This record gives sequence, structure tokens and C-alpha cells, in this order.
Amino acid sequence: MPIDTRIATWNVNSLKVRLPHVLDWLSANPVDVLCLQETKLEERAFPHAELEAAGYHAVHSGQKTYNGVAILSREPAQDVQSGIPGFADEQRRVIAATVGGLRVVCAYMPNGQAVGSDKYEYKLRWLAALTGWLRTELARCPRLALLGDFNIAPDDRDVHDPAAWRDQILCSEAERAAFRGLVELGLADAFRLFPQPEKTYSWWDYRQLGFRLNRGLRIDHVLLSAALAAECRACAIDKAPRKLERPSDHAPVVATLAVPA
DNA sequence: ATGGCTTGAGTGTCAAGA
Repeated sequence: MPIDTRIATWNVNSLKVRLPHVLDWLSANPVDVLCLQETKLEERAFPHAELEAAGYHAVHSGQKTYNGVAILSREPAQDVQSGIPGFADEQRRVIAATVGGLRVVCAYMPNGQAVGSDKYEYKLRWLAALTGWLRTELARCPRLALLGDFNIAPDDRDVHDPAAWRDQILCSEAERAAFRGLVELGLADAFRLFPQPEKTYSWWDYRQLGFRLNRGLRIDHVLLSAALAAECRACAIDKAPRKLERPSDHAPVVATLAVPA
């Protein structure tokens, strides 16, 4: 019987390119669940065999070039749901599944490009649809975790240069209000349940030495229902893979849940 | 700096990301 359950999220920015990093990371960090975003793969190209050889089942909702989400798990996933019910969307941004009594929702939330753009409007509509769906999903599944690339820095603490980013995409008031809307459903930001080092981020721009200068944003999150927040013992961002050759621009976020008494 | 990298598409040079 495991001492605890570890769940994680990582935007890999192409699973084709990053599969070696994912396999190495899982070998060093044998989490129970790993949510991936930006697989950028059609289902037929998904590396099921390599992941199975590493001890992981996988469910995936993908497409060529853009988007694509997957849930890797030690135990097989059940009740798999792709997309937000009732929200027509060609972009593959959500997959949900039940793993060992946990309802896991893996999301790649829209970027939004620029405040006021059509993509920004889509982002806000998408966030409203997600929130509405999760309200019913939480009533049905009290042990629920929402993990993924939210493309929202919820607070100025999560931004390397809050003045430069003020009201910019990823930091605008409407985006932050949408994040608070998710929290108000009863979902807790696992990272903020614990003391954290200042200037901890999950994404750094590839350009201008962003990582080396720690010019980052915390936009990848693990949100936990009240039942799971009560069991959460730790949450951390693992910067190690960001230091490798040809890294993803995002780092994994890991939350540790104690087995209920 | 409508810049600065990286990826995928496709083989020249964009779109999109954050």
C-alpha cells in the first residue's frame, strides 16, 4: 500500500520532442498521475507502448500541431471524458478520468493572445464553460483535482515583473476573476496551501535568457476539492527538467496527497 | 522592436505560443 499519492501536471510543448524527458522524469519521479498538455499529436501517433513499458497507462485527446491533453496513470483510468460537455470546441483542451477514486481533470486552457482579441473572448467563454461544468462535476465527484496549464498568473506574486505585466494577457483582471471563480467552486490552489520560496514560477520564455534570469510566471496549477485539499501534504514546482537540453518552456507541478485515515 | 526562441507544417517561411 503506497504511503501517499502524487499527482502532477506538465505542459510538454510537443510530446514527440519531449518523450525522453517525460520518461526520464517519471523514472526519477514515479508519480501516480501525470497530466500532460500540448502533446501536439494525433491519437495514432501517441507513444502508448513507450509509456506502458515505463509502467503507465494513458488516455489522450489530441490533434495535429496544436493542443492535445493526456492523463498518464499507474492504475488504469475509468470514465474518460474528452472536452467540456455542452461546449462545442474543435480544440482538444480537456480530458477527465477517474483514477483510483480520484476524479482527475486535465486542462490546457486557452492562451488568449492579447487582451481584447477574439482569442481572449474565446478564453473567457471557455473558462466560463469549464467553471459551469466543474460545478456539477464537483457535486458528483467530491474527490476532484483540476490540473493543467491555466494560462493565468493568479496573483502578482506569480509574476516576475508585475508592473510590466499589469493588465496584460495571462494577468488581466477578467482572467484572474475566472481563476477566482474556480476557487469559489471549492477548489484550492495546492501550491498556496504551503509556504513557498518567493519568485517561484512554472513557465519561462525561451527568449532573452528568461529561465536563467528567472523571468517567469506561475501559470501551471493543481487545484484541489476540499476533500483532497485536506489530504494534501506538499506541492512543489520541479525546475530540474527546465535545465535540460531542448526543454519544454514549462516545469512540472507535483502535489502529494496522504492516504485518508 | 508586430523583436528576442521553439515547434510543426513542409522544404520557404509562417502561425502560435505566453
